[in-house]
Amino acid sequence: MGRSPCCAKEGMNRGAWTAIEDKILTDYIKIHGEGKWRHLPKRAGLKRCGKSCRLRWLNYLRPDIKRGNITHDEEDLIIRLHNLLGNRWSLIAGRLPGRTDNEIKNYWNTNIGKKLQNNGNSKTKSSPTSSGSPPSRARQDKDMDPDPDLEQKVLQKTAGSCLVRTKATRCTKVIVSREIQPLKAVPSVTIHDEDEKVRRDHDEKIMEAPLPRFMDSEGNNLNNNDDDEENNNTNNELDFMADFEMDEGFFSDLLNMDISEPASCFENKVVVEEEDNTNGNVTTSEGGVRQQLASPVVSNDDTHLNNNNTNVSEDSLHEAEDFKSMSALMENEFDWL
DNA sequence: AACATAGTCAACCGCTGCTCA
DNA sequence: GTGAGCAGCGGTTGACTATGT
Repeated sequence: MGRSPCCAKEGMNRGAWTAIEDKILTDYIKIHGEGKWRHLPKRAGLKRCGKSCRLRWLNYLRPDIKRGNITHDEEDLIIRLHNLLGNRWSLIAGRLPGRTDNEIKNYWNTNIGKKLQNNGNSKTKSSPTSSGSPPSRARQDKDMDPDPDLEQKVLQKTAGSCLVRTKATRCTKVIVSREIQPLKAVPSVTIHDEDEKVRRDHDEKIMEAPLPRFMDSEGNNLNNNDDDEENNNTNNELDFMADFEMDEGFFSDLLNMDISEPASCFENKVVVEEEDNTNGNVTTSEGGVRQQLASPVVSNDDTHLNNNNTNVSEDSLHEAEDFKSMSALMENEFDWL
């Protein structure tokens, strides 16, 4: 397409994939799994470069790809995530199950971004249709303009934007305790932008941190991962939200949540510590990132996060401080998720 | 009907960062 | 410490399609 091929080899197919190529690739990956993209074409008998195979699989052939239009809720989430993450399409896609980074990127560029641009122009121009340019197409009206208030939504959600730059991780598994109980208010801490590098480090650390682990009232780890299952079969796992089914209903509920008090999202016995799977012991993670997210053992125990308790240990105070950082993040950004 | 224009989206490119020897 | 190999990411392109004139 106008550029020199990335894998400049004679006889390589380029451009649109054929059904046969799709089938070969799909069959190969079903048998051998993903990865080793460079060697895949040769082994599968495809005249494509590895990159192309990877892209085709990830963006089109993967079985969990979600087809169809972006829903209102997904759009809303995209806007929020973009506000938070910027053009980190893979990150955004990681939080929209079934959607690919390419799809979201295209959607943003052709819909949301454009509308934002138009909104900017509309402040200085009159109606665009009056300028002689053709009106929007019918398909566009049907498919890409599901929310007439989108511009306003975008503007509202991008107000006070604070980008977090991170690496992409899928975030679809969270376990929540059965008994959500109130937590003491955590003082807010503002993240300042004086030093971009420091802020980036901070942001990356937070985003790279593991998802919180949740405990039930007996203190059992409720995280639903394979290791836990293997090592704790007697643990009565909660199916409740074991897997986030991020369908429209989920998004509706999520986005309609009252998140005016973000700290409340960490209410209850939220224990974010790493469990030693070999012996079942819980060990606190080392390193700033994890600690910021994970260190504090937030429980109903008054020894934690009780700033009025003069007997609070130094460690507890430190933990509380760490948790404040998370709280600050949540206060600033929790509305996106 | 034919042409022009604009929108969509799959695919490509080049760069970055990670891993490993 | 460093360089090669590789995977992944974001920006960009262009073929295709829908719509307006």
